[in-house]
Amino acid sequence: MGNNKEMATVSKATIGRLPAYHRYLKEKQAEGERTISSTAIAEDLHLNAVQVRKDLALISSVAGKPKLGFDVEDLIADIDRFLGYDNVSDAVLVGAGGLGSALVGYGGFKNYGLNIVAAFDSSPSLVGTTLHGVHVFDVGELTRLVRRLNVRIGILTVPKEAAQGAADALVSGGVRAIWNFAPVHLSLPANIAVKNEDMAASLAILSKRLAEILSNEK
Amino acid sequence: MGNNKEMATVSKATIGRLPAYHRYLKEKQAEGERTISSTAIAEDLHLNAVQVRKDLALISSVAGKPKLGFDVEDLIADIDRFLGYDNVSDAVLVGAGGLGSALVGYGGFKNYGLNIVAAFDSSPSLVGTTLHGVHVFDVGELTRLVRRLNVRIGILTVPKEAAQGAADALVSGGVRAIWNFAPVHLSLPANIAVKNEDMAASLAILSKRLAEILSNEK
DNA sequence: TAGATTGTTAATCGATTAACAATC
DNA sequence: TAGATTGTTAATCGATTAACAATC
Repeated sequence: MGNNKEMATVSKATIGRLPAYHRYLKEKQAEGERTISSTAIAEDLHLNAVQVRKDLALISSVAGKPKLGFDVEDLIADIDRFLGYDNVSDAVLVGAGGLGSALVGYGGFKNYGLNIVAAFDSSPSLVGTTLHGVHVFDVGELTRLVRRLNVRIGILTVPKEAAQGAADALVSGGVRAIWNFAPVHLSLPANIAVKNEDMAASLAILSKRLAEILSNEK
Repeated sequence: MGNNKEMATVSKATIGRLPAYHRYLKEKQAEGERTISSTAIAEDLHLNAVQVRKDLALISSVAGKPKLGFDVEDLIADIDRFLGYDNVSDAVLVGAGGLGSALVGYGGFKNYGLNIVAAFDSSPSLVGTTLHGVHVFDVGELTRLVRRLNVRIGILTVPKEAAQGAADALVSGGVRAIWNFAPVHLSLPANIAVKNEDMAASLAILSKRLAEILSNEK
């Protein structure tokens, strides 16, 4: 039902920029701005103004006005709707160690449409405890509980040796999207969405850029 | 001195894939494999074989052999050298909260050429403590200590309100690369390398892909 | 009105993939 | 030798940027 063509037509690159626009617009709104130009957004976010206009046109229902720019409130509402920020989904987290605990503790994910309803771990010292209000279950119960809770999103923060097994357990329980923080390539069915948070890749890009900058100075 | 043309010519996309090749090759090496074909790598990592060959050609000193493939050990050494994994750099971390503590605790960064030598926080309850062997200093000492330690890389895991100030303090101390986990756009001089770890962007991409998959099933 | 800003078409840029001869 | 695999050139694909008429 309705407009789901948008999902196919909006590129990953554009989707990735939308949260930054959203944060920026919220900030401007808090400062009392009612309208904003693509030129201003582009300048502040170090983007190209045409790119900003194209991105916004893809997800927005209202057009910008020459000379005035875009209505801040409308844009925020459009991004909220497009990214599902107004429609929170449940998720479970597997691996209640340092990173997992930090993600649960962050809490801000609710603003991004994600609600962590349960955590899992294999360590007896963690099972049964509560992490920032989220109960930690034994990983043996993962598949069963995920199925019962009807959860579609799993966050993987386990050591790499445990990642594939945990991913399989999530999928068995009916999870269809996995946010993977473990440094491993997961083998999963094609109809499962996977997003790898590859810290090593980020670090590699950063350190090569640093090396380039330093070498240009000599 | 030497071959620094490589830095400019290897694309960010390629650099981002290198850590995955590295992990994969280490795994194969542990399994006793001496050689590997681009076809095999591509299949296992869900990439295109030509892309794999092009990536490897950019950073490798030794050619692959028709019928045999590439020498695993040589490739690992080449990636080690190219990404600086054999040449650890010091870094400081600002923000010793949940995420910061998790990153320090991970410890695995040393394998990726990064050594966290000090942490900073503004909370009196954290200052003076030790985080997985790393001392937590008062953020007021940040600039001075960074300068004294001659550190070039800073990791930002502070709340977003504190991010710009902390980034400025890092730069004042001589830091030239910032790995930013705070959900804000930092305004910094052009000759500072910044890598934003935008969790909201990743989550947006994942959840749109999930929505797409689910809508295709109906 | 004049000019800042929009939306769109065309040009450019960069990265991925296909095709294929060379070769171990 | 035959065939799997390489390295490279050409084609394609997708995303970014430039140019510019429309308009508030």
